Amino acid sequence: MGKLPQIHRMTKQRKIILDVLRATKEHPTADWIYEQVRQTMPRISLGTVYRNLRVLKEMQDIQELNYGSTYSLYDGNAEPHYHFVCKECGAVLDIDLPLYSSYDQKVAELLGGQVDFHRMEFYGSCADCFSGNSKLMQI
Amino acid sequence: MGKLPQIHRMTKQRKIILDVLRATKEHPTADWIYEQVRQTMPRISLGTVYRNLRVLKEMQDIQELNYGSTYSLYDGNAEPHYHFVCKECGAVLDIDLPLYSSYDQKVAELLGGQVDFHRMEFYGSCADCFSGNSKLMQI
DNA sequence: GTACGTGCAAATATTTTGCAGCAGT
DNA sequence: ACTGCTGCAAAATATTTGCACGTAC
Repeated sequence: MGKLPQIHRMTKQRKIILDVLRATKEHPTADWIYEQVRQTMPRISLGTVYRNLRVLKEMQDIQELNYGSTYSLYDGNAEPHYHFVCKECGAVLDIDLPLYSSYDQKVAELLGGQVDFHRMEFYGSCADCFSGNSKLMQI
Repeated sequence: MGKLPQIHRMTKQRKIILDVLRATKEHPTADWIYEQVRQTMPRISLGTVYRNLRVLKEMQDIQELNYGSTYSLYDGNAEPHYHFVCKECGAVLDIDLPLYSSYDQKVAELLGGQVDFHRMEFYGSCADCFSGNSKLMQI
């Protein structure tokens, strides 16, 4: 007998976590999400947040961004898109430019394997930091 | 008075760590490097390995790859190049294809900031795993 | 000689997990 | 009712750091 595919239940916790993540354009940490969810569900645990973020990622409802810092950031937009990381203030911004999809096929041929998708991150200084307008400098 | 730029000493430890990393085409973890260095310098500490990897990265002698897993991998090749991550066996492979450098300028214009460099990672199945030749399946 | 670097060990930071009871389907 | 899911707390994982001594320059 083949193993049945895992059935995911839409629990209250899972729904609120997804709603919180969908409601922001930022790319928050697990802990920030935890604090947000706690405002409507004070007894939720951080472990539950992490477990749900993993499930939501597996279901391809969200993305996990694990570069640019020592911890993961989460992105409520599951559609493939690029990101920019500011080396000065650490902000992670969405880049709304067309994907460079033709590279996937080239890489697959080069390797003799299969390419499912790719990610691209740009590093530099965001507009505020570049112009000396950063929040830190206004203190 | 302006602060003098930090002077980095080339200690025995730093040199061996760099040599170990330069000698492999793999992308090892800090712990793997630690074990390698211990073979010639048994009393080195893991903290020293981490400190030196950070300095070498700042000096742009090596790269830190902090995506695709919960820990960092280190790359002795400091030249910009793309990587492929196998979702099945976890291997990280270099991709020898030209960089898509023209995007940096586009992103800078879009943001009104400055772009220093970008990274690109492809995800999929490597040749061995794709053809069912993976080491795991041979057990 | 100076101050950066090291070994050691403890601390930190982030994420995962065992378990007993709860709840979605 | 059947399993997946939760809260809690402890554990696991990866990396950083304080300190006294060592060493490259």
